Amino acid sequence: MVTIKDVAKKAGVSISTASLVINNKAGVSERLRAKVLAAIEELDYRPNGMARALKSKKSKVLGLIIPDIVNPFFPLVVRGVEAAALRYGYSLILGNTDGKLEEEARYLELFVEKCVDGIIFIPASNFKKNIRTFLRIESPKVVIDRALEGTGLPTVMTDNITGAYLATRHLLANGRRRILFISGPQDLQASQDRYKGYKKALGEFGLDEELVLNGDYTFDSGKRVMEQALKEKLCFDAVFGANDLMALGAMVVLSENKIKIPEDVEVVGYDNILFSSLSKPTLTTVEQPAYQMGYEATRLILRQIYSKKELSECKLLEPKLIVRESSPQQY
Amino acid sequence: MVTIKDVAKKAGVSISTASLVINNKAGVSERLRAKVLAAIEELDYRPNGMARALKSKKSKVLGLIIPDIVNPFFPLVVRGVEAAALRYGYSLILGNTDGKLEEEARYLELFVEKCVDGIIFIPASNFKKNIRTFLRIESPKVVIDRALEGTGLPTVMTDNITGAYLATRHLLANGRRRILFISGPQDLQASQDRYKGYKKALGEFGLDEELVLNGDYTFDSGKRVMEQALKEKLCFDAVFGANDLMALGAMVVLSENKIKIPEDVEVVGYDNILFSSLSKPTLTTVEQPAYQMGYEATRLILRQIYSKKELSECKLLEPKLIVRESSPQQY
DNA sequence: CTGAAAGCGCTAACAC
DNA sequence: GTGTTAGCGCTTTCAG
Repeated sequence: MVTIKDVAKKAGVSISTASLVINNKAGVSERLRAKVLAAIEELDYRPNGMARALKSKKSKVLGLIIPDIVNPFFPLVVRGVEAAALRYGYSLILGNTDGKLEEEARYLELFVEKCVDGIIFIPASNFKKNIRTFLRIESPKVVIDRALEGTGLPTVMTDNITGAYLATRHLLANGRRRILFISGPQDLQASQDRYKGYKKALGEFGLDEELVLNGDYTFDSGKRVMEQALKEKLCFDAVFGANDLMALGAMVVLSENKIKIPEDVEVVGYDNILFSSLSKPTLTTVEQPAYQMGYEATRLILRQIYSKKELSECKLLEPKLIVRESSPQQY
Repeated sequence: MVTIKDVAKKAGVSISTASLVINNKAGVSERLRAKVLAAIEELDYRPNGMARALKSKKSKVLGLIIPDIVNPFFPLVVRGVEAAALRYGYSLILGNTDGKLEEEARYLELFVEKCVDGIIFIPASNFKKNIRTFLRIESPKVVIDRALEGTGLPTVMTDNITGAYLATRHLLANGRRRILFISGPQDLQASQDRYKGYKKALGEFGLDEELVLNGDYTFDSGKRVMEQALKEKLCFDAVFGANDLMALGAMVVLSENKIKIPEDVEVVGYDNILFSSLSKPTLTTVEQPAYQMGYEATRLILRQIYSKKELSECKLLEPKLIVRESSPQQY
């Protein structure tokens, strides 16, 4: 391994002069600078990030925890985070938890050991213990997508109540009255908010009978829930899935059972993943700007790192209804 | 920040005793061990990974470069890599390049600075400069999915020739004779192999006229290529996309133009991403065990780390044809 | 401008 | 068994 010492020796200067050149700082004569640069080139020197981090107490690494990398919504978020991070010279340790709380806890610990300069957290649930662990960590923090009530943590999210309201109102305006809501994990604020939006729209149409089944945001849970609904002979003329994956899962089961979409049952999802525009019929959905959410979250982290202040900003992005074949507009 | 020094002081022992306890090593009396453990608990001490890495020259971090996190094939690979990594106490720095060579180069450099203990690389192309940079890096290396001819690098991949051969033969056995092949980036070994498999099958059926258009593995390129094919009034009765995303893109355009699948044109993809089983019609495809590939690659890396030897093993996994509605079996 | 030297938190000889 | 100490590679005072 080539160290700064080797560079200094080769260039015939002291270590500190070499350091100044390496870090592009002023106070070195052109002559020596050139010599050092030449030595670096010749030896193919790369500064040792570990040593730098140890000394400067800045690792230039960010930690990102996501619940499910297989859900196409999250890769987009990751891409946004990464783009912003790389741009500002940070790299990313990825922690995919597959929704498991132990893994989540483990990554949180790991991030502390790895001395990440900031953590972007998309919790898999509202599990108090992990949230508490997270709060205790001193590095800058941002939460994406899931409001952690009352923590004052900087957050980037869309207005889930409005999004779900838009979706439900659309179905109601289409004349549907028995709307089955497939919820996400119940303890997530985002899930609760989408439920609230659903209820709010029902309320406006004078409906108070709700129709709710619980999923967990996976494709399989969407299928499972729909199979259950059919077996129980639930009566419904529309389905609103709390995310596209579940809505897509429900659609598959519906089709298998020769139930026509949208004639017999209209379907709406949430997220606008690529495949919601590819299914047959294409899926009406509520768009969330995933890439942008990741990007903004990272900027929020970076701002905290640079300002050395904890922010408690909440960046609320607007969801947008995208009407497609699974529930064509009738009004 | 709590350091080992604080722990030692609190426990009333020396630093080295504390270190022994922290690292779970023998040679400490039960009495002192308990004291140290108590101190750790009380102070909520976490070892500083930077310092450890600097001293031990092991960062316990792996670097992973993927070309496109939005292609659902890669999240599965990532998940496999991550599962294996976490299991053995490693974390993962993710580098998504969006197919850009500069980003690829940047991540390679970054990994060296970050002192990753190993690199798993899925190159976006056969770009020599980056490959050379990669080869120069001293850490253990593994390549996934893309054979780098003649480098002797340990590799995990499926047999792309066979996979493509299987797909093409299936279409031929179904009676199709004018099969349009939508290739991946031409300079990728994997792409070339899939092309070879396509040619091989054609050859066996005494066909030598090929029908090839170039895509870049993205959904949009699949659409673009198919639009072009239709505009040029190309005559074909089947499409074989070098990955599912492009095949799906082609299907969308086909449908838009009222061309019936599979009646008018049969379609086959490659990868078996989740959504190939959700499209209408569902997409025949060649399965690649993405998760397993990631997992195996990580194990290969880990073995190199532990054995301190460079391996040059090539783990070849078998692809499998999955026949679905877009080209139902007729033979 | 340039160089000597202290020390970041930790591990691992090496003494006792 | 336990403690002392020398670095790992780097940045950063502080003298000169």
